[in-house]
Amino acid sequence: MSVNTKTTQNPLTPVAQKFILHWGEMGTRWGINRTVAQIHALLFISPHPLPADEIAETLAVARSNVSTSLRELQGWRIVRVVHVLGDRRDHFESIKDVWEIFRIVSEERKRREIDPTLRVLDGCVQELKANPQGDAYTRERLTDMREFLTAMSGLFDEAIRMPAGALKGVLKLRGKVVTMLGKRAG
Amino acid sequence: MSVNTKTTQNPLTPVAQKFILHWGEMGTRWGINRTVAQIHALLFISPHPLPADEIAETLAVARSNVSTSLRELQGWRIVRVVHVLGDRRDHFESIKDVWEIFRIVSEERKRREIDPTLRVLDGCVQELKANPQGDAYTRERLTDMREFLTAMSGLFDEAIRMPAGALKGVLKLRGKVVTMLGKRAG
DNA sequence: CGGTCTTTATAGTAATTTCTGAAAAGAGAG
DNA sequence: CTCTCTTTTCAGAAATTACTATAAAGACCG
Repeated sequence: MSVNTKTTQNPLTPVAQKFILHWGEMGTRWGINRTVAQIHALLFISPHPLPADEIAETLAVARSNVSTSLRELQGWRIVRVVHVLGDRRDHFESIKDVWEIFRIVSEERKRREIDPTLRVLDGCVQELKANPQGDAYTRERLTDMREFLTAMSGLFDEAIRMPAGALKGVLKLRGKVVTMLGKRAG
Repeated sequence: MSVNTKTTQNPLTPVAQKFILHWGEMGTRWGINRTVAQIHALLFISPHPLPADEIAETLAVARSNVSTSLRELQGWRIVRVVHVLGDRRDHFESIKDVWEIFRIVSEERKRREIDPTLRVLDGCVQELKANPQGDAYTRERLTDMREFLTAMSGLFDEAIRMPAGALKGVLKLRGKVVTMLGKRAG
């Protein structure tokens, strides 16, 4: 039998609250549901994996809402289930390495948004090539956009393939590196 | 007196339609209002600046909605007003250089979202330093996150300062460059 | 099995966001 | 100043998105 007091009271510290609320707002600005982002923030700063009911209680949202949101976070691959001895409930933890989170979310957004957009652009450019309906201009613009997104896509691919440690190294070097390259390329 | 036929019929080609609709969807995924994104797409592929009524008619949305959306696009600094001889109406055009659009939007998102988040994180870390409420762990996580966003912020600053041509050069070189740096830093 | 604990699905409700129509405000032209 | 054309504002309507409560499903134990 379990010896856990299933209903751990866990009120947020003012700092935790501030961070979680802000993170929720930022989520909405980037197309992420507020509650989803808040749960992620909570798990990110939590030293232990948390069960869904505790998350619901802490953030004052319905248990079912937490369930759905956790599923979404798992879809983004930045939260996973773990189990705790003597407790039947699922517990959830976030990836803790910010560089790794960035890497994974980048990969996911590329897959979900950039790649499909490239496919649409390819389709558009093809169609315009096949029967130029008089809009050479549109074709030029769409080709530019495709070129841009292809470059971005390649950049993401590179970043995605790197281990988080290397990514961190590269991005923190940027001052010197990018400036230097900028001079070379400009 | 103007000789313009103020109500130019301008139905979208299938390709234009496909692109505009997709761009609208992508907008919503990144926290941009669908109509705002559609208007941007329309202006982006339009060879001429367009007046608000024509945009409204083409996209089948209310004139007032177009007005608001154009204002927002101007807020993002990727659309501007121009005037056409013999026409009292404002006409609008998008920046056409995709690299420049990227540069400007990056700058704006940094200013609106990353910088404020850094301020919040600074505040949080300060408070935790002042009175460590037992959560050394939270402090560690927030410090990591701050470090990450600071690096990103710096990266954006570099990109923002570059002329679009240089930015294009740097990003298209990425294959070799990033790989090389990755090896060095990893 | 039956019983208990937990998670998931979903239909309806609530909240938020987006959009519209109408009216006000602004901007020349004469 | 007045008339006309254009843009902006804004209150309410519509649409979408998010959330909750409840019920069903799943998992484990004895």
